[in-house]
Amino acid sequence: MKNAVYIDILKKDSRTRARRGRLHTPHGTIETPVFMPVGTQATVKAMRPEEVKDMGAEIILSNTYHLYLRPGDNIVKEAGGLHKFMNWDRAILTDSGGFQVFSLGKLRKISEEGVKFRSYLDGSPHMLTPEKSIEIQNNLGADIIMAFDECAPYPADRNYVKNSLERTTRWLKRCRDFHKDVERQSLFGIMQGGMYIDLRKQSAEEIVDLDLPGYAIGGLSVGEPREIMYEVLNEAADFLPQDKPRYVMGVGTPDHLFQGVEFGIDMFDCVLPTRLARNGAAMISTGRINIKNQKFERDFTPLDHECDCYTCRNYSRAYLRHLYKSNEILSSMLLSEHNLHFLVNMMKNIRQAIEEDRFLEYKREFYNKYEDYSKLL
RNA sequence: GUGGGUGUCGUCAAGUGGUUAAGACCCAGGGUUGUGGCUCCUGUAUUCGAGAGUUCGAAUCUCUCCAUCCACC
Repeated sequence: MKNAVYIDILKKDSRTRARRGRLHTPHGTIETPVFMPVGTQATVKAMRPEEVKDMGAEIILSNTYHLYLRPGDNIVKEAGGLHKFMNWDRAILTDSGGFQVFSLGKLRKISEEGVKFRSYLDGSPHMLTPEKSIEIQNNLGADIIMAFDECAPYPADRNYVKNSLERTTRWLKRCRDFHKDVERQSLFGIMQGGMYIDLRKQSAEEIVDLDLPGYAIGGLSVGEPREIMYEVLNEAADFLPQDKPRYVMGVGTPDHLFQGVEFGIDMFDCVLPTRLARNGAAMISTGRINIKNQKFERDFTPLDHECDCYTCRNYSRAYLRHLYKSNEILSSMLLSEHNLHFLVNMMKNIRQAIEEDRFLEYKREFYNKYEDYSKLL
């Protein structure tokens, strides 16, 4: 029996744990390390699939929780699966709904069985269990499906985190037992353990034991200081197997991506680039800028001089500011395209740097230009 | 020219004698990390068309002027 998804490691950096690989899925090969754009509701907001494809994205993320509530996973299945429904023929990863359990806070109740919650759409009561999450994800048909986990908040006391992680392991076993067609979709396990290194180790040992096709590190970037996140990520990455893809969930600032790659992470996803775009912020090679600022009123130069994306090739900062201030839809489209391109391209450069064994040089080069992070060196 | 109305932040406006003049929009700045986000937070009138007066105290009352709107000549 062959797993739907597996990774080939092509090259390892000689001075760090950074690795360059190739992730094989039923919907194509993905060059790693990779940044995955997020398309929660079966669409990368403000983007047409062709545009996402053209900028070089090979895999996107979508969401169990949202698609279950609307339009309903049965409808997606009837449409012929998520790929066909949304006109995206490359790889897809679906999140399990575990994170929504965490982020929807007040509307939920967690038990051993699963999570009771109320729909954010109409208040109707629902129950998400490991089995239900997998059933939904089977209907959606993504290449990679995620375990139904519990993401502990920050800060959280040790006892809570330990109980939570152990329950996540028990839930993972139920996910694995329920998921049958492993040649069509691969189930990834998720490590928890909060900011406690020994609990991270415990969680890793428990889930690695199940020999799944891939593993994620969850529960990071939930409000903890940057240094703590780095420290936990640094240690946690080493607890995962070398020959399986490693995925850090929900991380998306350039420094986090560099740091993750350096620690041996292969996959990342984040809403940040598209959300920032819709709110008028752009990620560019010199740092982050707010296109709504008055100083761009008469700035007729492109967003980023070093960028060759569609937006930067054709439009000025002044025009983008005008679109944002005028509340025009094109503002979200153009800025989303740029921000996504920025991260996807950055990962492409990282991959090339690893191949040429100059990852650290590229990192330094990038940080030196990026004003927010250059001071970290 | 006559009669009447109106003049409070860039705009639309609350407020009709009592301490530091609502709110909305606009504007300015900031936030955003497995998306409940075309969103959220913060800031911006020592001043109420101008001047004088009444009063312990006025955006609120009186007078003059100015501006503007509506009727009628």
